[in-house]
Amino acid sequence: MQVSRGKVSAVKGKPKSKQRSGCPVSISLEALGDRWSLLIIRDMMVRAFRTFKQFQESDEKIATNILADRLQKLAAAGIITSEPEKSDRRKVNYRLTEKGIDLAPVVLDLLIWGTRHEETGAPNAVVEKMAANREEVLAEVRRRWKERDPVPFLPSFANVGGDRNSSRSRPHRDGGLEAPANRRC
Amino acid sequence: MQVSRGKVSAVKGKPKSKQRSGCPVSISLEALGDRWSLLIIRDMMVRAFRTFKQFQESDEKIATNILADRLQKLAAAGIITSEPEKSDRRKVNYRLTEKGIDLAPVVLDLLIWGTRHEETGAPNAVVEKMAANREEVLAEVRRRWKERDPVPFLPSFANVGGDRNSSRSRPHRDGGLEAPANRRC
DNA sequence: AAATATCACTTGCAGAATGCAAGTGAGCCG
DNA sequence: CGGCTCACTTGCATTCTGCAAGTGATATTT
Repeated sequence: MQVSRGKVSAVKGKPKSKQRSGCPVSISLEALGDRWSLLIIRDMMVRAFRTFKQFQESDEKIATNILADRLQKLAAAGIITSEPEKSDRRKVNYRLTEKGIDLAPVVLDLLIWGTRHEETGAPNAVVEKMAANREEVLAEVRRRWKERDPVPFLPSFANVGGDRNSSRSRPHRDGGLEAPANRRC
Repeated sequence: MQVSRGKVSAVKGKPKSKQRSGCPVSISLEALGDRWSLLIIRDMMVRAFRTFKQFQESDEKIATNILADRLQKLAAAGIITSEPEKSDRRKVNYRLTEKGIDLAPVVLDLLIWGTRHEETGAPNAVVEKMAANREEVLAEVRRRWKERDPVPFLPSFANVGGDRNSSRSRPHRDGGLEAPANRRC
């Protein structure tokens, strides 16, 4: 599971915590209930990130030791896999498993909730269209995962300085792909 | 927001962390990304818990200082409210706000994901029916919230010792209410 | 080939968060 | 009044987090 690259992390992170209860919500949160795991999954899911460096340079600036720890935990939980890139053996490719891509509804609902109830960098109109076309959006995310589409599904929304929740979207590529909920598929 | 009951908690918990990014998923996780917040919300949402003592005795056995801290943070985030019970002024009633009940899809997604991909105490058949009738389930949860229905929507599923994911459900009350997805409403 | 750069991590350390057990004080109850 | 319940708070040890600075293997450049 872990590419032999010497050394062993000192970060203990989440220990093999003996389940606190059998409740599925609780068990899910044992794997995902922290500040970073779902953000990594978001990056893999909608931004098509694959490598350590990409996650590291993501908008939230996760510390590298925590990132290494979370990637290992997610792999141990069967949510992602890691394998060395053939063309450049310094690189490691991380990919969501089926179990991992099944978290798409969770990420989407957090996206919708955050946009509706907080000041964010995401345009309301775009997100509301996604909410209205939930099933199509989820199908499209899954299709891209299955086909290993390297093109991001959504732009960054980091947008810390600019207008919040503005209704005009800023397409990050001229392909109309950032508002997939528009399309009839 | 906080009932004047003297003293101030020593737990620092999550500080007013300057937003790491404008991404709605990230902002949502700033409020919810920990081991306990969503469990408290689950208890309020599907188990109709109202008081500190109920949360404290919940299956996962949260420490009381952490519980007090999370309740205060959730109130500060506008996800719950707290007000003293009129009939017994020792008690405090916690309730989800509209913003809080809007987290129902997230909790439901975690319930479904956990049940599908982990060994849990929840019966697959019941959860799959809920997944198939998502909108009805969400509507029912919201209706109960609006009407302040004090009857739990689902039983505990803690079930640490027993069979995991068994398909026979154990109704926790003889009302057929634990599988609302069956009903045509 | 040697020097330099890139990539995926580790390490060390300070400060923050967590968990546990033991209070504390206001409010009800007999 | 005395004892009890409820919603917390306190102290302390342990664990986790974040930052800055490595490290070692593999490209890439000169």
